[in-house]
Amino acid sequence: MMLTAAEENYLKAIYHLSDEGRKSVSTNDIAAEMKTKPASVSDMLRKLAEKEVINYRKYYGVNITPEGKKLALQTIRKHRLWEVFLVDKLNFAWDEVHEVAEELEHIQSPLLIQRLDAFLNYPKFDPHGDPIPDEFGDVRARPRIALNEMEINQAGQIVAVKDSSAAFLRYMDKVGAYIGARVKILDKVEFDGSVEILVDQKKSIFMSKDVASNILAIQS
Amino acid sequence: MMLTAAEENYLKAIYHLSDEGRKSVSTNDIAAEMKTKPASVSDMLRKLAEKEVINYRKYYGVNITPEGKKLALQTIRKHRLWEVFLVDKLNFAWDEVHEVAEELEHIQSPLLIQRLDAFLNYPKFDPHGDPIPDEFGDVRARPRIALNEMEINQAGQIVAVKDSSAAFLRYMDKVGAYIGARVKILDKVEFDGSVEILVDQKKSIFMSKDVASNILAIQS
DNA sequence: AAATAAAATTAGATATATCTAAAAAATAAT
DNA sequence: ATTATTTTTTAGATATATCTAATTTTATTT
Ligand SMILES: [Mn+2]
Ligand SMILES: [Mn+2]
Ligand SMILES: [Mn+2]
Ligand SMILES: [Mn+2]
Repeated sequence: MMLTAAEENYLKAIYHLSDEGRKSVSTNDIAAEMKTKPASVSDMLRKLAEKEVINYRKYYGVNITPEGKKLALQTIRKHRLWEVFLVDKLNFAWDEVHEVAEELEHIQSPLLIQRLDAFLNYPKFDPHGDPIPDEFGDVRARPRIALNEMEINQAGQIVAVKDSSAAFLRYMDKVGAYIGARVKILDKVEFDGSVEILVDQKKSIFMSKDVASNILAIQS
Repeated sequence: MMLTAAEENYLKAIYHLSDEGRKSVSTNDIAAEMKTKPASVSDMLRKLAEKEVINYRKYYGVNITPEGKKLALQTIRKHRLWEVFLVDKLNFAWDEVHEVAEELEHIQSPLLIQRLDAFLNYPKFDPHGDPIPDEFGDVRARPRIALNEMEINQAGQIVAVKDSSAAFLRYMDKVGAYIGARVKILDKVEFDGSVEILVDQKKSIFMSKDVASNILAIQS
């Protein structure tokens, strides 16, 4: 099975939306995610259904097939490996890698990815803490909790961000929150859900519920 | 100026053909180089002329403009830097890099190329001995001579191959000829132009005129 | 159950990139 | 100088990917 770059992008979007627990994914959701128009999505869904990477019932949304999931995970694997390369080897900041990886993920060469993986020493997570699927599409998910859902006095370690937008990542940099940082919940404001966090046993930072919900940690 | 991947490929082909000394480049030559049909070339020439990267007089072939040359050299720079990356960092063989570099060269990110160049330690030549243009499109050419044009008993060092096809490169590997090898012309057969070469002061190899003409050396 | 609103699809355009077959122009041969 | 050959261009198709506007279908209100 051979997909075009556009098809890979759509399939990845459908995979990500499916992964959020929805039973089926709507045309409008895909259009929003892809920043295209619903009419374009309808056209693409017909093509993806023909290639049997999604199940598509007109007017009722789509589900990704096992074959489609495998292909989506292959693209995601490439995307995340390239992100690791850009950060670890080319000294990109973690808020500068997404757009470039969005292009690099479409390069067609199994050998390239196999060698890149080895060169990077088989990384398990990308710079945003997202897991890198193995070559068979297997992802080992860690149990993660958003900071706003942790209890007061509970400690943990930041392992990922839910929002990988440059704006959010730069905010993280600004307040000194980073993947790997040890955190402890100092206070939770009941009124608006904002939280106060102790980072690395020395720095205290306030953040809104919205921000806290986009920072994921493992509890310790 | 923003070119599509296809436009970049055509422009590169036109640059390479121009570089062989022709005053102007013909539609058929471009079609042969690009492995497309002359009809497709005509279409593309109109577009490239509109973008002012070539001068095009219908039925009389094309010349690349200074702006076009600059853009072609930028693509060539990217192609060759990626080839160095693949060989030096990912342990690709020199006959395995061309196809992948042909895709990678179209990734649009000035920062990526700047960082890649630094990461590779500002290489001046690609794995086939071809010079890597600097970011302004300047290429410093070395005087090179094909092995079949050297005199008997003359010594030199292989610095590049004219033919970078996988088949030719594998032949080079097979007979033990490589970029950097010290060579001396032992004999030249007048009848068919074939030559006998001493490699690294120990190994003698015979090669046809055709092969010898595709191996470039600097004389010492 | 009708009417209204929202969501999704289709119809018809535009843009890119390619092809085959036919026509036109330039070049070579008689 | 015609004629023949080669080269190049144009005309008309096909395929991908996107859009706007119109239509159809589903979902929500009254
Ligand atoms: Mn992409
Ligand atoms: Mn990421
Ligand atoms: Mn290319
Ligand atoms: Mn090369």
